[in-house]
Amino acid sequence: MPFYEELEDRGLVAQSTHPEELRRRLAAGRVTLYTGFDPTADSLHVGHLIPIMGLARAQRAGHRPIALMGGGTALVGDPSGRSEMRRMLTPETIAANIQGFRRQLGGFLDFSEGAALLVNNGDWLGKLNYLEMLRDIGSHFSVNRMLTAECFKARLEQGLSFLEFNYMILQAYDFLELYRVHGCALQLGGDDQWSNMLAGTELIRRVAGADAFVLTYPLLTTSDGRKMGKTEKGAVWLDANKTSPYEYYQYWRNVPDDRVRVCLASFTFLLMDEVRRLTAQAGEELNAAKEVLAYEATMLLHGAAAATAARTAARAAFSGAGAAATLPATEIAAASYPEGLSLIELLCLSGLAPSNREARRLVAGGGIYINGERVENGEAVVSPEKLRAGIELRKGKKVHHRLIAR
RNA sequence: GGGGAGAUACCCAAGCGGCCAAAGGGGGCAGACUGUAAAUCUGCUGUGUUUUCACUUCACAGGUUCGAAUCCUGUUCUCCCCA
Repeated sequence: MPFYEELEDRGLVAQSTHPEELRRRLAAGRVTLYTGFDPTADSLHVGHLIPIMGLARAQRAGHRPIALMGGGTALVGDPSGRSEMRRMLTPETIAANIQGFRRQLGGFLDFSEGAALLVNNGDWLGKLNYLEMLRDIGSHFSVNRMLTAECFKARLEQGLSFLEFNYMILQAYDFLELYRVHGCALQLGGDDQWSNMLAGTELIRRVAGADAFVLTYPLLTTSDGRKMGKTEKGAVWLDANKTSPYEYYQYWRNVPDDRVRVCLASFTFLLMDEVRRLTAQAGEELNAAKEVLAYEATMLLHGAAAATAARTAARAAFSGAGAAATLPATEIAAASYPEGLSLIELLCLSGLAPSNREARRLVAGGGIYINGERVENGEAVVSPEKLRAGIELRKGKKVHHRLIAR
């Protein structure tokens, strides 16, 4: 199925420019297309997954994807994190982040022999000369028109710095640069980027006299309208050291019923017929579909072995079959605790509670179990013998953790 | 450049000398109910192994006071109006 049709079938098209012509172009032959990523953290997270999968789908459909690293824009701060202070990252940090991104993207995209490209806008934005920029690019932008853009409307009431105002222009310039150097004709991105992306097509039309296209993905939200990809621990990372394969599996295993279909469509390569079949059932039957979602998503990121292990561990943990050796585990040195450890200490050591106080709160609330039995007294001491044998700690219904002394 | 308003915990937002670790809402966590779902109800939600006690916190640095999130001075930042 051609790329555009596939995205449509999966419900991944929020808006696009000249849909019919774009559809034709994408069906007619190889198109070079891109999505930008801001290297503001040392790992990508679940929120990046739709665009990443989008590039991967494009490549599978025979197109050439470009992953644009916003190394230049990250240097001056990220305006989208509006509530927090704009972080100004050091060049070293940004370079390291880009390396991390490249590694992670390599699992989804084939970068060999120019089948996909990874570029950094720092390479060209850093060389720009202000006066030339004003003359060649700035003259093509109407401030009046920019101000009518949806993305600035809210900011006009909250306050908008010149820097933030310029993001649209920088992003448009990126598109133009990619068009000139790589013949890139399509930008993909989240629907919140629509106006910024449109600015790029207009700039290309004015400067190069050519048509370029943009296509946006719908913003995925939870059923109550919040952004997906967050848990109590914050973002769900693609880096296995930040979010373990088991946690990653569980994240997908636990998506709300009404998101299962859209998640399968967005985050797996399963054919839509299969997705529709899996989600035809309602109620408890959907659990099977959630398992498929969790397995597929984990496999794509961490490989089949890790996905199988996560599934096995999860099934064991939730069937009450006792502590599976595959659960997330903490090892402690037996010699350091000759007296044993109190439950409170165990919770902190295992990371189930961030502080003693929080550990007490959980125990007081009846949410802590050792080997499946609720423990009411946080001061209860677990003997060194038991620790050596290994215990299964559980927080609430879903968070299982194994702790063993060596 | 001039004038005005403001900065409170994860977010929004009350408080304007003691009864403030700080109302309310959201979010989050836990309990009940369930299907590892949703909705609903309940509890908790700065830190501390002295837990009707102690310590740290209301932009930052000082000051007044027996006592400050609240008053004063300076600094930084944000917004609004005028130029």
